[in-house]
Amino acid sequence: MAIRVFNTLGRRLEEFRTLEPGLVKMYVCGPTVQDVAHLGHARTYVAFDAIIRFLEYYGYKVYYVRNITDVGHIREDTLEDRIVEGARREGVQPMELVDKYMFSFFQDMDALGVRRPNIQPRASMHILDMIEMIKVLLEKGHAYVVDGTVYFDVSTFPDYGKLSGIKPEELEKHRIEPDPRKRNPADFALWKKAEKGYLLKWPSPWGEGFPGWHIECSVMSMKYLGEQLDIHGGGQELILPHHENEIAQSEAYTGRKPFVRYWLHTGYLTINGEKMSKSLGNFISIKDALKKYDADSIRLFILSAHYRSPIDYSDEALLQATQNIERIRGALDELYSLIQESGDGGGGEAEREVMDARKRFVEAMENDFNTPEALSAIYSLVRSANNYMTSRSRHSRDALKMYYDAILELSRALGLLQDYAPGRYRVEGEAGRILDILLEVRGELRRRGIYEISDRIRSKLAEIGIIVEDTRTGVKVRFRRHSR
RNA sequence: GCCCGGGUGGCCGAGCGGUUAGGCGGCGGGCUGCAGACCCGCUCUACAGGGGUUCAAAUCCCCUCCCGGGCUCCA
Repeated sequence: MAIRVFNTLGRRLEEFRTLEPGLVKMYVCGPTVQDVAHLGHARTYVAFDAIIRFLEYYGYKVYYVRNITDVGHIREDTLEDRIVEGARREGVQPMELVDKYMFSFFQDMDALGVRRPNIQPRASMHILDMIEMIKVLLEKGHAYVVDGTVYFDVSTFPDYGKLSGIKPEELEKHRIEPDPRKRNPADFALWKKAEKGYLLKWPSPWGEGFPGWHIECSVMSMKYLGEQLDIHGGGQELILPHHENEIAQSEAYTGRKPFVRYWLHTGYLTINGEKMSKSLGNFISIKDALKKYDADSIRLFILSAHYRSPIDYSDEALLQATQNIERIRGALDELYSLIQESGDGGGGEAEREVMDARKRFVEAMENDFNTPEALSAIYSLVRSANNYMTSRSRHSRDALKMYYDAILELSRALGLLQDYAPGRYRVEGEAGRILDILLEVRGELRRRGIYEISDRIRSKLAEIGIIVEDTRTGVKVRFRRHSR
């Protein structure tokens, strides 16, 4: 079997084959660092993170580049760079704003357990490369200059529209009046002339200005990955115009097709059924979400839907994800403590169940990274393990270990439970020692049958988010992160 | 207006021509001092509506309705 991926280019499932055996060259469009990252970013980057982790689990080496857009992303309505706009909003220098939100983004990605890219190139550090590429496009007749601004000439690229399915003439419908000096309404800026006093600008053969938005991704992906890439990803909203334009300028520049073998796009995230936007007041940052739910809950929520499907963020959905991740953790905890006191014996049933689950997991992921299906393989393993533990009085260490290892292995192949460490509970410092004393006293009360007081301790602790459970292998403590 | 996606049982969410998805919830039972966790069983006559193709359709075709998105900044 092999991996099959849904390629936006052609809109069909294709067998995944890399340019170089064993190596995946991958580029995902990063954020424009103008503000704090939101759940939409989380959705896209976590989804791609699971894909990357699975590819690595599958045996590929993945060379991953994700850019930082810190210049050139212009609003078509106000014709203003979003970085400049944000800088004015906060009363700081543009590059001050960029630093602030770029590092904030890095923090968020780390907090979500997203594997760091091999390179995170910044647009502003590649201006010279962009100028070189634009020069070549002009030489080859694919671009023209109008008063200090350079446009890509779409009419010289017959393939224009192959990704999004749009025809250049369909782009004639505009809500915003295009520059009348453009030859074709679909033509897009490679370089833009800067007005006097503009903060983000660089010298160029066409005068002072700044790059268009799309050119950065062509330049940076080709610089670090070569003229052809295996995977290029991003959110669905980038298909047109961003990725369409990237294809046009890249293939016109190199003369090689395809620029990208597989285009992958993630679906949207809505909040309680509505599109997330600042104007609707339902904008949720990654930092805010992490205050309420832990990273594994958020990741499980995202992976519970296929990466191309739309997902809706709601407290109910996150609560369900939290329950599910706790179910997996609970089984691991239980397995771990039983392993310590179990005897010899073969794997038995466990061996076959683990093999089955692993097979189902891999097949699900091979099928366009079907994470919901892959998760169900993990759940069935959890159920089998729990069943094994509750249905008999003696356990084989081998069987327990097989379950334990497989559950953790498959979870981590999706990036789940990266920080998981078995153990009853861990509370740092004095609070932890006080909790120990409290639980010891409670245990003694229970032994003496003074349940009224032992139960009161339990319910009081529950009120502050410490869940105490009495299991066959001892007292178990869980913590409830989310506020109710 | 044009172009993409979608509409699956109480909820979330796979499946995309014939075999149980899975999870959550609910009900019953087991375990437990109780609770929780966990296990077992059950539950829900599922596939937006209407036509058609087929031996067979949630899955393919046509029409209609509804939702989201792109053509404008967005992951």
